[in-house]
Parts: sequence; C-alpha cells; structure tokens
Amino acid sequence: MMPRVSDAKEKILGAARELFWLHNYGSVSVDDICKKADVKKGSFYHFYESKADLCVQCLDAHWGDSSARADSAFSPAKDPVQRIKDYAKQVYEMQVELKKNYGTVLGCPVTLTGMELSNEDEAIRNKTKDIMTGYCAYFESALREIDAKNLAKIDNIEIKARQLFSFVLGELFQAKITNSTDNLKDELERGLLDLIGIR
Amino acid sequence: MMPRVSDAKEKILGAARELFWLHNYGSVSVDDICKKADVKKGSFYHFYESKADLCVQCLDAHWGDSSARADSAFSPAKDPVQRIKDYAKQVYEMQVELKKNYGTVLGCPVTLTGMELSNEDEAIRNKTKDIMTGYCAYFESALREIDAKNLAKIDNIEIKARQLFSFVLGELFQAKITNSTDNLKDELERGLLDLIGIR
DNA sequence: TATTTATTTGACCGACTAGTCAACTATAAT
DNA sequence: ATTATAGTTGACTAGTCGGTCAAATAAATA
Repeated sequence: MMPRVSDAKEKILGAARELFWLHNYGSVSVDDICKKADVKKGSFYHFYESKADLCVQCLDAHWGDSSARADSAFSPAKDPVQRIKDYAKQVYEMQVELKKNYGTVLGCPVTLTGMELSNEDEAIRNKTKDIMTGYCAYFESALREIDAKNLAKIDNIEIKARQLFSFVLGELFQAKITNSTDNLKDELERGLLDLIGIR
Repeated sequence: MMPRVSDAKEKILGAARELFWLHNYGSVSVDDICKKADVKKGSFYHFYESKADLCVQCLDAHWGDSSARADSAFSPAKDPVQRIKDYAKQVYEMQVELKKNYGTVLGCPVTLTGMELSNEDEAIRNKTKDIMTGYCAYFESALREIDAKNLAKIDNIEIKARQLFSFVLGELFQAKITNSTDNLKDELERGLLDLIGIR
C-alpha cells in the first residue's frame, strides 16, 4: 500500500531556502524554485499548499539550524561572557563562509523575510516574532549568569537581551549592504560587550 | 512655448514612497502607484524611466527628509550627548506618529528597500550604502565632540558610529516586527549611551 | 497478480506584470 | 490665431505570476 518514497519535499525546501536568501521572497517565483529543485510544479503543490506556506516552513527550517548553532555557542558549560564572544565569532565566521560560497554577504534570512513580508502576511510576522524571541532567550540566559556572577550589573535582562539582538541584526544588515564582513570581525564582539558594560 | 505645469511627478513620488514603505517594492505594482497618485500609466513613464528608477528617487527623497531631521537633532549648538538623546527621542516619536497615521509601525524605509533589493539592483545597493554612510557621519561628529570633551573615551570613532547606527536599525526592525514602539521608548537611548560608555 | 495509494507530470487558467506608443490636449510664447 | 512643446491618455504587448487538475506512474501490500 505504501507507494514510493520521495525526497521532493526536501529538495523544494532546500532550493527555496537558498533562493529566498540569495534574492528575496517576491523576486523568486514558484517556477524558479521548481527548476532549482528539479521538480515539476504539480509536485510543488502536492507538498506545499502555497508559496507563503513554503516560506513559513523555510523560516522553521532556518530556526532549526540557527538554534542548533546557538546551543553550541551559548553552551552553559562555558563562562557566560565567553558565550557572547563565541556567538559573535560564530556569526562572523558564518557570514564569511556564506560570502565564500555565494559571492555575497547574505545576512540574516529571517530579517530579510520579516522585513519584506511582515506587513503583508500575519503568519510570517508571527513566525519572525517567535524566532526573535527565541534568539533573545539565549542572550537572556547568558545575561542572567553574567549578572549573578557580578561580571556586570544588568538592570533589566529582557531589555538588555533585546538590545544585544538589535545590535547583531543591524551589524548583519550593514554587512549585507556593503557586501563585506569587515564590520563583523571585531566590531560585533566589542559592541556586544560595550552594551553589557564589560570594558 | 512653456506648456502646462504638472504636479504628476511629485504625486507619483509621494504615492510610491508611501506604498513602498507600507508594503514593499515587490508587492507594489506600477498600476497601484498610478492609481494612488491619480495619474495614468503613460504619465508615469513620462516622468520615470522605470519602477527601479522611481525607487532610487524615493530613497533620495527620504534621505532629504531624514537628513533635515538629523540636522535638527544633531545641531552643533547642543551638548553632544544631548544630540544623541534627542536623536533617540526623534526616532521614537516619529515611529509613534507613523503608527498613529498608518496603524502599523513602519520602521526604516531605506532598510526595507535595501534588504529587499541590494542583491538584485546595484544602484539601490549603492544608494542604500550612501545613506548609511551619511547617517553615520552625524554620529561621528557627535562622537568626536564627546571624545574631545572627555565625556567618554572613544577608541575608534568610525567604528563606534557604525555600531550606534546598527543598534538603531535593529531596534527599528524589532519595532516593526512586533508592531509596537514600546522597545524604542527608553531602550533606544539607553542602548546608545551604553554603547558609547556613558553610564 | 491485483489493488491501493503517494507521488509525478505538464498543459492549462485567469489575473497580473512592467513597459510601449501613437494620438491627443492644454498651455504659453510668438 | 499659429505654433511649439510638455504633459496626458488608455489600449496594447508579450511575458510572468501563483495555482489547478485530470491523467499517468511507481511502489508496496494483499
């Protein structure tokens, strides 16, 4: 009774993630995605109910990868200040590799999609918001320990986490626009520590 | 010999700025713009050579407004720390008003367009880059005075200016995604001062 | 082998896209 | 009044968009 197994769904997701990141949601067509995934249009709509639905699933997939990387950078086994430093390094190195592979600094795909679509599609706004919140949680846990160990005095942990995250997003945006990772090299770690008040 | 004078060009520009900001470049059609501007398509292409050309001119127009506001916030007549505070306040109040008028936190239109199109259109990437640089110059001049007056010690003024600007962009992004200006209220000023090292 | 079912296919749909163009109109100077 | 010029009009093109669908296919079970 079980018919053939297919990897079309994964191929479509992979192609879409890459294309949306390299370009943007609006300028990538379903046909483009099918062509890159080597799948016909009928299969696309067999696995995904719409282009927007696929986009939400791309965000989910990206968060899966991102949170796995964050789990490593923010490992509770490490000194909390070191976690922040490692995270900054991870962000930098990731953008360097993306640039090496694609010829372009890609920045953050969640920010890209969120910017473009949060006023058009409420599902994507909410997904973006959830991912933002998820990211801030990593910063919060590190900040809580930094405060508890008196490595710095943090007035409001939630606010401070959001500030750190804002700063990272802004630096990634500037990297993308200048198509250069230079600003991420030391400026990112330094800014994060300045915001926390570690001199 | 001089034929009638027309305000169609300005009407188109105004409509486009609003629509691009409210939605995004890709999801606003030339027909949408013409309809909102109450102008026929032929007139559109009489004044603008393409949709992309209009978009660049929208960025120029926005920079005109932005720099005028920044001239006021960063007035050299004021204490340099106060300039930063006034700028933060200006950003906050502007987003509050935009939300009041449009029902949505709109964030920064340059970031929106730059995000969406910098990998698609080199003219827009460069325009975005120029505006970014222009903005950083305001921060730089304030930082130079802050350093000179020993209100804080700034290692590298250019880097610090870019960090401040990054932080603002990130906070504006988060405001847009959450559709709330709450995070801009105090968090923005506080973060800028933390980054500078003024406690 | 017959049956069931997930998957594949690609032609097709109506709506919309950016952009063109030749004819037309209003103005202001001559 | 004539003329030159700037601006206006909307039908038109050729292509693309997201999405549909009925028929075909391949695999696993019975």
